Amino acid sequence: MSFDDQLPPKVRLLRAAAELLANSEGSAVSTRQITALAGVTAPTLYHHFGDKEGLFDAVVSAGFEEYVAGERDFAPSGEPLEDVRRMWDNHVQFGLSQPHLYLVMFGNIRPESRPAIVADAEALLEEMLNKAAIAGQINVPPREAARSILAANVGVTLMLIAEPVEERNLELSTMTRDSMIFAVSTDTARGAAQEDSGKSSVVVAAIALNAALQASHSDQLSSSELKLFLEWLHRISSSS
Amino acid sequence: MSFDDQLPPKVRLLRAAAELLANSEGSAVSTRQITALAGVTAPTLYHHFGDKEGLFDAVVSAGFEEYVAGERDFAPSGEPLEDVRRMWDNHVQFGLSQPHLYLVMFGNIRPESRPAIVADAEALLEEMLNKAAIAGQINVPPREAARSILAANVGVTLMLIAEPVEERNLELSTMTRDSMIFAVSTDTARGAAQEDSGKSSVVVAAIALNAALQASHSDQLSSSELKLFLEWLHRISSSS
DNA sequence: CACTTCATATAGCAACGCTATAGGTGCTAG
DNA sequence: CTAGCACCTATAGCGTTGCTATATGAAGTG
Repeated sequence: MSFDDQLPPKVRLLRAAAELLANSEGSAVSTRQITALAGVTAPTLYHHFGDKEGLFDAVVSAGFEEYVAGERDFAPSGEPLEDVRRMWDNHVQFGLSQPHLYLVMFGNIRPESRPAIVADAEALLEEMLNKAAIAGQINVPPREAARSILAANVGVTLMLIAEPVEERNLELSTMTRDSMIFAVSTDTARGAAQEDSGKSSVVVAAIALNAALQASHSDQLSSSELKLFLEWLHRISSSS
Repeated sequence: MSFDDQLPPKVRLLRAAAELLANSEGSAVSTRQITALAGVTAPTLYHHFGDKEGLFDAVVSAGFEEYVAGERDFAPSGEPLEDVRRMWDNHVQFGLSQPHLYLVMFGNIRPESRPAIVADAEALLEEMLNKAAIAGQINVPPREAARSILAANVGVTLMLIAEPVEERNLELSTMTRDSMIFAVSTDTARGAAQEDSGKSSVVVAAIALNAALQASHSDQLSSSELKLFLEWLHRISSSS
């Protein structure tokens, strides 16, 4: 079950750590597991990497290359904010596909000690947002926007990782993503501001919904469903 | 340096753990430190709390009371979204004032294991957003909005905790906060990125009606009718 | 009193991250 | 060729971690 003995121990350690981080489900990854899989003993690890975190940092560097490659590889679409959207999605995807590695990179939080990779990810985002800024598409300095978006991005990814796989709903990601991007963008084209928002009630809302439904012929319900729905709506809205 | 011997060991353990979590800088908190400070031995801890995490959960419950008290204590301003803003700030403040406790509550992330408190915090937020929905002030279902906002809130707080104290810039928080709230709210000239204005008003109205119905337990429909009605409403409001 | 139940202590296990020390290996200098 | 010198790795074990099998005490109940 050990690794190719041809390779130098340093490489074997890196690969073993990466594999264990990628595959271990739930429980933590110990140095003993790593050294056993790499076919070396403890001092070898500490000789090359100083300590456990040093090894993980090295693994992360490799993983980060992959991450960055993902972030950079798609050709710029000419629409910087669209690229930011894709960077967000790539970030989430990376976190969900390699949760343990992601947790080492972004989830290992202690007071006043910032994972090195955060700064890099921030820089990548900022770079892209800078293009958006040049194009006059954002209304916030790129650096602040990058920090803000990254914080939300990490928060969403961590929350998704913490959820049971079958419950993971990527809509949380897309919704938060679009909220953040929308908020920093200067694109003011937005329809349908609600005028009477002040004192809405069941009745007002029902009336509004009723009118809107009849106007737009929503296709979310079948015609018979819609008929019954509208009847109930009428009962509610005419009740008080 | 031990605790008041009058108190029952269970309480002494809780206080010791809370104190160590609050004061320990950087390093982790061990069961031996806790039991030593509480003046008991290991089995006592495991008898009362099952395991270390059980003890921490209990501490967190107490800390959560404090957190919730902070979240609830300010009188409703009549402006739900303003209250959401204050809940956000209170959340960040709590995290920065008790970083270790916060990290146990929100930062202890492992795949597929969600800290219990997240659901509670989500419910608190959702409750407030429900009021906003009734007032027709948001264009997203309250539950989804709550999850999204909470994810961003946690992400921001974690990022601030990870930063050196002197670099912590609360503007990251306020900016992200306002971005998120702005994006889900309807009351601005800019509003959400809905393409079709007609459909958008359907959505807003449906969300408002849905929230209002659940709040007021309308008796205009029988329970079975209401159930079906709400299901249809959900179908409409969750379609974008 | 006998008996059960709860709560705490003694002692120790297995696993953890890590290291002092020593031995082996391959290189270069004399 | 050999001596010396880095460099690398293994043996063995330290101190600490979370946790527990077992035993003992206290407190209530018949």
